[in-house]
Amino acid sequence: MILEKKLKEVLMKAIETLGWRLAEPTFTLPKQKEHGDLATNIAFILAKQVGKPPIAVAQELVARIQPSPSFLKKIDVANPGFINFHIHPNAYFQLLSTIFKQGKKFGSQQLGKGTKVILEFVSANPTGPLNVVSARAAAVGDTLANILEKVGYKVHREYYVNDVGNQIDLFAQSLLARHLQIQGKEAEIPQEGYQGEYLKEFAKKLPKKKAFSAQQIGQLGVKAMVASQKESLKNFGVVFNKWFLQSELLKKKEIEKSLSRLQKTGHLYESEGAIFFRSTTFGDDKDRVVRKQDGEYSYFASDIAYHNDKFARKFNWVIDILGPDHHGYVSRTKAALQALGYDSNQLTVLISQQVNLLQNEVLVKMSKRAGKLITMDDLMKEVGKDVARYFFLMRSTSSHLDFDLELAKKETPENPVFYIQYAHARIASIFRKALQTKIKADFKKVALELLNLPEEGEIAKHLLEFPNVLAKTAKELEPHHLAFYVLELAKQFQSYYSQAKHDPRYKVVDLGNFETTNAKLYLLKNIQIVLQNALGILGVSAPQRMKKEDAASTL
RNA sequence: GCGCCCGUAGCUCAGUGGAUUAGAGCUCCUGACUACGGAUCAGGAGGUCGGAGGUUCGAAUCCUUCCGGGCGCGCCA
Repeated sequence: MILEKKLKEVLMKAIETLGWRLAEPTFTLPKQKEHGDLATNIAFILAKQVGKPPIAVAQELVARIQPSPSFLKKIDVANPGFINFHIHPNAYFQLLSTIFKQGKKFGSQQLGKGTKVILEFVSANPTGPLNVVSARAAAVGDTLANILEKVGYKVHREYYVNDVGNQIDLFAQSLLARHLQIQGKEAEIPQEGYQGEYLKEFAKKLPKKKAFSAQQIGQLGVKAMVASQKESLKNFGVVFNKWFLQSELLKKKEIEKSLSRLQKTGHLYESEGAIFFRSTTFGDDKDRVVRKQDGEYSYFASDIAYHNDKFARKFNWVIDILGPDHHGYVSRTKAALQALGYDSNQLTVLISQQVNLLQNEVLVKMSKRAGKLITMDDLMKEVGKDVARYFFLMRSTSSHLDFDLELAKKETPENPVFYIQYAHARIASIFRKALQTKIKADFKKVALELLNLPEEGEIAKHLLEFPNVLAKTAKELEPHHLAFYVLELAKQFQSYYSQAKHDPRYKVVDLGNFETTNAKLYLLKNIQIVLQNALGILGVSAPQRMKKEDAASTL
């Protein structure tokens, strides 16, 4: 925030005046009100250098802060050495104009400086519908992409389609078996094949008489699965820039090219009829096969080629979001990149952890083999896009997630999505009310001094934190910070608003007092802007009114 | 056995660039509101931050080790 920046300058100047070695102060938002609005631990950092206890350092520093910036109400030094700054609420209210003026753009930053990022996520096999783990990865990946774009990166969203290999062969054979069965012929799904109902459904749609080869029918199947995954993701608000086919790498001989580069630099060797990549050179547990005994390339070989391709496309930063079962690939992929001469630090791998669906506090068991699995489409039908996305985003990505289906369906404040959306709808409702009462808000001139309730200052302060939250979320690649932030904002508003019931000063629309009404509406407008921006990034809608069954009939 | 994730209130989880009295929601208890600007708000109870060592003036946060839970360890993808 801008106030932090100014405080930092003031402090650095004070440090300089005292002849101390420069250190950059950082600020925290104190939990306790008595500790002011911003606090710094700079005195602790300087203590060693100066050779005095932190409390003394703090006192000396504070004495040198002059002239004290006008937005400061008070500076305290607290044991054992904190400097607590109390900021004049009016400073916050004045800064609201940045939110109002920037509108949808509020929160945008240039941290990324236009760096090209490729974000690969979901990348599930095209052998069936997407499950809830993919859904989580989709929510996380898409939101991270939104955030990175917001803070100044140029983001490319990509889905890698494993459309060749063993699994695809099994898939093809399974589909062919279903096709034959439908025509009353003897056919069995292979041992490790795909048993799911969806293959039956798809097989029914195929021309009956036709005699397909496994390869032909497999291609049709893959095409259909990709199309259906694309559709599911679109309904979830996720659209990719590119669906990258593994088969393309084969066609273009990309695997051969990558491997021959590794060959030339001596990173490959042959053993027992297979070709290995010596990944242990770069810290992997064991060397990995790139060409199998049967002469086929391993999955890993194409993954090397794929990552090589990403770097060749001049992305400065490559982010992969993998499922929990793929974490073993991190070290070998990084090893391969190093062997190819790239900086493996330009690859960031995030693991999107598993999802436990809970129904009545009982884990919903899923078994792929028995064909009993809950798909992403099922989940969306059950709880809706908004709730699903938010629930996936409210936990840190690396943590296992308990998804409470009961809670997800509730339309009560216990459900955070409902609560947040209701805050937004409530503000919209207040504006409708204001219009009805013929109050015409004028935000060109707002009497900020009429915003004088403590909660109003707190809200303004929190609104102005939004860019910081985005920056933190982008830096840590952890969307849950944003999910928590927006929930907190909704809480603040709901609490503030409710006080009107027993305290008339909290009433927003007051016919007898246009100036106050106008100022409060202005604050509300800014809350609404931030709610919309935050929800937009999360991929959750910000409704103008909450729909309820009995209200629907009036339309 | 090795690797990754996790262990914070009864439950689900924030907080882990060390720092002022460890936070929130749910549950439980108490109290306000009788409202279409609706489908709430306020307060209270509740924690040896898995255990033990260590670094530090100061550790939920960093290091070591142990315990517990989940997942993964194919020439499948």
